[in-house]
Amino acid sequence: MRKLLITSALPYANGSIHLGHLVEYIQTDIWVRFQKMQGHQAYYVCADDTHGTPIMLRAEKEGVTPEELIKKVHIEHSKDFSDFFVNFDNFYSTNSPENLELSQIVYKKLKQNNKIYTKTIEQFYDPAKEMFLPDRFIKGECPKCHAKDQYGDSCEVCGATYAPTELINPTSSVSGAVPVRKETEHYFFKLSECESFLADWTSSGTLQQEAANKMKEWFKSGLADWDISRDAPYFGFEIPDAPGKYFYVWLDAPIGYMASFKKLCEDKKINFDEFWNADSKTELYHFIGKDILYFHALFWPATLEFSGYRKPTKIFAHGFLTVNAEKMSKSRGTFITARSYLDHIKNPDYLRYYYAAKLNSTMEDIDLNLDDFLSRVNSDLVGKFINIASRTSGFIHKYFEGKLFLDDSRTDQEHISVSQKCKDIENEIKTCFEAREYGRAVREIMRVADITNEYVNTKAPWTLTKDEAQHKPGSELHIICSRSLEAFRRLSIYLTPILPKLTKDIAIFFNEKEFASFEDIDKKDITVNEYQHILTRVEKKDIDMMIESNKESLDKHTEPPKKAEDDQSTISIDDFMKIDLRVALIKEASFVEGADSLLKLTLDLNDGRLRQVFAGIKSKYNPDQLVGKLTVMVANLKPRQMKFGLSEGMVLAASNESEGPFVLYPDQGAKPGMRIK
RNA sequence: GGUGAUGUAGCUCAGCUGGUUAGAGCGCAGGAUUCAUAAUCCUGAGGUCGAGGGAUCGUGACCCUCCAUCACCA
Repeated sequence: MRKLLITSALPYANGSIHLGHLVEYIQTDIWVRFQKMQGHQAYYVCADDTHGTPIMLRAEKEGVTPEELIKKVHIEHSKDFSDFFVNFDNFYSTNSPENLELSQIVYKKLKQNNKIYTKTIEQFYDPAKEMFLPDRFIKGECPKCHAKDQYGDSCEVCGATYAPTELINPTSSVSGAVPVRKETEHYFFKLSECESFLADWTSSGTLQQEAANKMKEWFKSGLADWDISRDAPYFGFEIPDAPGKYFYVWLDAPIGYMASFKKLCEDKKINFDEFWNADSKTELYHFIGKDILYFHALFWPATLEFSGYRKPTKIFAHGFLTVNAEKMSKSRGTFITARSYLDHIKNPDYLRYYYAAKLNSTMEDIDLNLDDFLSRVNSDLVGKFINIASRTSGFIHKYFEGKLFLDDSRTDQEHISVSQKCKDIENEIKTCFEAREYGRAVREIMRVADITNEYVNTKAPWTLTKDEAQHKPGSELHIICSRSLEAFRRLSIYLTPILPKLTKDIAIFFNEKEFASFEDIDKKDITVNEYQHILTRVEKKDIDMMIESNKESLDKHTEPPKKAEDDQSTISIDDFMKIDLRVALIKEASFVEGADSLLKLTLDLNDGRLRQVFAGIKSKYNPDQLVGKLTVMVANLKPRQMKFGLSEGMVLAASNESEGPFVLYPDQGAKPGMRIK
């Protein structure tokens, strides 16, 4: 039996959990559930990351103490996770006595090993607020491109990176005061001395290949020592024997993994040292986003090595989530919180399934395409998977008192082969889960679900029911339905790490409490209850409403103007002028064979050539009402290859959810080719 | 700007260390079927595998250049 300790990155206690976070928690949770089902001793711990300047300032703004703020957020986060069936053994907080103690122990060991020194540095200081300012809290004019209102570390307009001291006309975004430069003593960790250790460690199979490559890049530029202290006022842990100095949040955050586990050990009487001593034989895995690789693959193993603890067995980095192929955006309504998903879509297993179907072991980004989500969940899960139970269990219940007939000695090979195909993929499925190739596992499972549906179709059990002889146990009818339900049960067990809620309901349908392990997968004595729908389809309107309500929430509690770069509710005149709108004459219009909603239009802009455009207006217009009319088109839209041909632009039409489309016609006097501005 | 990735059918993605006519699911078209929440099954149409060079007997897969997209930059 393996002993594993598994973590997901600590969510910052400054905001809500959103669908991007959930990629990681769902990915990790699936892996942990899989390990537990295999009978290994696996613990999954996490915690809120509670320290740092942003938390301190936000608490102040809300008129509460930081402790009150993080307590409130902790309740919210805990609920979000448990509602998504992310099953932590302990979800703790970095602001805990265990973490304080461990942080101090780690720090003292590093000091004993001569890895800590102090140095006086110069930093920006807010004289009004009487605090040193992190780079993100200083704004000013970019020294390279002179864009206004840029952060202290980099320019979002030209992409330049620089020191905050290079900013022109810097101001503090905390108080608005002009920051002054001030000397202060800081504590540093000698990361530069850890280079050879880290070069070995990162290239010894602890990281994915892509991540190891990334590390080499950092080694090339040389490792700089790491500033681990911050000045008061700061919400965090005070450094021992250094009044007014606090641990930088990234020092105590990963130690929070240990602390959360320590608390679990106290509650469950687990041997903490067995997992954390330098010579530990247990396994330690961190699931993280690729953005925090630097902290987990460099700082963290180095701090562990030089404070006498074990290092991670492996670090699993994943990519980011995009929604409809774009970065999540509040203005587009795709910045979707966990809570908003639950309010509208309700069933978390849909998202778990979709993510699993797309996840692999690389650091590639994954895209939540909402149309794809809808069709994939509905056709895979409802159409083919659940359908197996829905179409055959009625017979079993009606004629055979719910009992399956699985006697191999009395059954033809032809029937047994369906069971066999399910069994054949078991090892591969397990290999895929272990290797975090969930997408491949899902494909295999669905392939066998297809085979099962084919089997039922070919055998057509419903044609047998008229024959009384078929109502006896062991009949052809009985065998067909039993074999397909056995397959269904087996596939359900494979899917359990991914779909805990759904498969629990399925277990109950099979008169079992849950599918807790792979051990009873070969069960022969199987009975079913009367089938009731255990899964409903995702509705397009629920997705639309989720998007819509996320847009609204932006309008309601308008964020401070510093979020302006996120907010695309206004555009400049230049942005508008990029769109070349023209009056166009509809020369020809025709139906498109095979298309439900499209009409093919030939448009004349009086520029010596004709353009072909496909417009989704068939529901409201006949070709002959359009020919000869003037309308408005986007003339510089990138041509798009559609199934029916090339579309070289777009015709404008108005619509809402229930009405439309209504094509736009210009007023009298407008001529083909005129620019609209 | 630097670095890392990605670019395969309308959409979402497989294609292992290069080897016969490039695959799946969804969608679409035609048919079958009615046990099942119109679900399922069969058949079919759809791709000069981002572009251009090169190495190879041979490449979607290797090398170079370019283009596009994305991410990261402590």
